[in-house]
Amino acid sequence: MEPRTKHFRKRDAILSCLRGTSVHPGADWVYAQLKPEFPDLSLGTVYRNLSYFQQTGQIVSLGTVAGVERFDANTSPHVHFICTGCNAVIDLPGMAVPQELTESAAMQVGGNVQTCSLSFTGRCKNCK
Amino acid sequence: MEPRTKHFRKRDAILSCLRGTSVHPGADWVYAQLKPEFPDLSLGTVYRNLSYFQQTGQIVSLGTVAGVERFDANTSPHVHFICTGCNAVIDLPGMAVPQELTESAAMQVGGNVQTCSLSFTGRCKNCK
DNA sequence: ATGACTGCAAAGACTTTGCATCTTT
DNA sequence: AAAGATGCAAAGTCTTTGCAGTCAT
Repeated sequence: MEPRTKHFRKRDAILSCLRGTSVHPGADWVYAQLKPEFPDLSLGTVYRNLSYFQQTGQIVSLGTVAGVERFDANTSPHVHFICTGCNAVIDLPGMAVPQELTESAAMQVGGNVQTCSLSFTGRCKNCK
Repeated sequence: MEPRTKHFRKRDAILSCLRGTSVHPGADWVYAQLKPEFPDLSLGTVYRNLSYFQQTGQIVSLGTVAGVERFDANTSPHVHFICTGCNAVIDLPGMAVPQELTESAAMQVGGNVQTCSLSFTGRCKNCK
């Protein structure tokens, strides 16, 4: 018997769900995704665990798109494209914010720079 | 007599308020700022006008910080620093996203890239 | 027993919207 | 009269939270 597996089934499922998708979902998407497998899953649990994973650094918030907060299990810094038509959030691999910019920012601010985020918006191939 | 001045007094005040500050405020801040001068100002009017100015391209949304949407009357692309301590949004002048990155993004997406946003987060001088 | 996770529903925060009113043309 | 802007309050959306119940140690 594996107690941990049972006790954390939903928590684990939520993290797996995030890790297994590239849609950078919001809470409602995760909920809808897992509801069939866990009929008694509650939206509060999804929110609580998203918050938990964020605190433990296992996921990252990408900010809100069309009113809903979106998350990413890929915590390494990378660039996103956000479609204003369908609200899709798409990874742009191979792009990075130049190191000089980050250093320049730290210099100007005179504080601690922890993260940086670069995103483009526009209309994706389908919505164009 | 200048009818337009009177009729659009509040609208004009809201835009002036945004143009005259560097705090990149949210609706509530604008409301609090103008309430003394316009005691009958309504929060709905602030929201409606922010939305209006956004549609007409006179202001830009910077996304939400700590749950509230923040706006900027400076619509030219520039870089921001967001303090996770006091939620301040600070301009970082003299920094720009390299043109190559934007081109590269457009190429990868295969769609229209309209805007780009680069922001750093961390703790500002005071909150550090 | 104790600490941790969850469902459920209520509460909360921010934003939008409907309707009546007032202003300008 | 017609079009547009606003106050007010209700409604809406997304998120958080309190409480009781459950599970593992």
